[in-house]
Amino acid sequence: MTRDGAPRRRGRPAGLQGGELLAVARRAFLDLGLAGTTMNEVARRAGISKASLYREYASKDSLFAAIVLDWTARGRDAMRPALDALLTADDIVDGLTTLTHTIQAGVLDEDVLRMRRLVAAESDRFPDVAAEYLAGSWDSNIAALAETLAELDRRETLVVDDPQAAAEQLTWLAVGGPLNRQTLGAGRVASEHLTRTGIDAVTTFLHRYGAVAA
Amino acid sequence: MTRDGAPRRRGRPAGLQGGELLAVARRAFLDLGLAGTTMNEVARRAGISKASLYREYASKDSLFAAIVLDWTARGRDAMRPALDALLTADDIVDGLTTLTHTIQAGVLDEDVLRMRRLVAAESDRFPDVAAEYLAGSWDSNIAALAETLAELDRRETLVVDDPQAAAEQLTWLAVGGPLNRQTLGAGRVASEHLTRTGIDAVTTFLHRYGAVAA
DNA sequence: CCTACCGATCGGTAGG
DNA sequence: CCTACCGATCGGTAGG
Repeated sequence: MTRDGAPRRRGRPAGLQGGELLAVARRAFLDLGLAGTTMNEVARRAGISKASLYREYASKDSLFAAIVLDWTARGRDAMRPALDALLTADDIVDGLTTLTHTIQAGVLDEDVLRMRRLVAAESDRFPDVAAEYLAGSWDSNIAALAETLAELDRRETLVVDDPQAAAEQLTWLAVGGPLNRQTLGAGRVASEHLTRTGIDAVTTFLHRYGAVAA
Repeated sequence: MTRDGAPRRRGRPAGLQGGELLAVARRAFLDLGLAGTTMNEVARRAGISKASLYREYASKDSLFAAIVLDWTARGRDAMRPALDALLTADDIVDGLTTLTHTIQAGVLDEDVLRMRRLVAAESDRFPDVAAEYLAGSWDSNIAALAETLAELDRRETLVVDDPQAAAEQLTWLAVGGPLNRQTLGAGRVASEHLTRTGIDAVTTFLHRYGAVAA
């Protein structure tokens, strides 16, 4: 072992590779933005040379694309446990309220918002990346919610004629306002207001789709 | 007159100033983004020298801030005519449906979306500009809608216990999904789907806030 | 008011 | 000899 915990000089290089390199680069992009992140900085954080970084990713653009696509793949089925919980909830009001809080937490997470802003800002230059992000982060999760609402319709817990539309309505009732505020740089919405927004979303949702009066 | 319609060489400079300069610069930022817009390009489009441009705006950042604040001021009372129309509408369903379409058109306009993306992407570096944008473009318009809903409650056309919450709900039911898609670079949402979303928004809204069954 | 130019910094690549 | 890696520096361009 060299001094100061510096890497050994034998065998495999001590710098980060593969998934670890991607994680470090993601952190840099989230912290510093696309323009603010230099390949030098990514290489520095990963403990490798710029030449090594360029051997893994041919350009800064391809690194950015890889980061977003990796992120999207990880978040694709994020709502699944919460949807299973909704199907086994004793009370539909409680179940939906818990679900809205889960959706809020997922959408309004600080890193989720930063990644979303990056993708949106660069959607002109990276249309395919943005499309994949939209499909993986939003479309697939809302479709899964729609399927769950359809099942609750079959059980006659809810009356949902158009599950896709209902899923979008619940989603936007729960997160539209807070997402807009945080997207535009306002600080985190107070958790009491978030809770209140979630309850209000469920109330309105059940006025339309509830099998019994809410 | 010089050849090719080039500016005269006498009297006031032929280049743009003040509001016209701001409009030209705004167009550049909307077309090319913040990083993509150079001060050389702005000067070129305005027909002035870079030195003249820097005499009006001390930095690229201050030019950006001026553009966003000017834009925000122009859009502050954008919804007023539509809200007045709602108050004089014969039928509340028709009135609200028309309003949702107006909100959609205002929010989903291509330039509005580009400006929004610029502000969101730069909200870390320009927190005050982003806050002013949020206040002028969203808060003031939603507050005006809330006031209108409160008036409709007094008339017993609607039953609105919390006008602010109701205004947010109607807004996000109408534009949440389409705004999300377009923000993330998907093409314009089909107008039939937009219409359908607006009608669906009003239906859900009236299930909760309608004085009579919708 | 403009041309010319600067100090700084970037993404990307060379030699060893 | 090869693979993996690094110090140094390139061409080109940004704001000012």
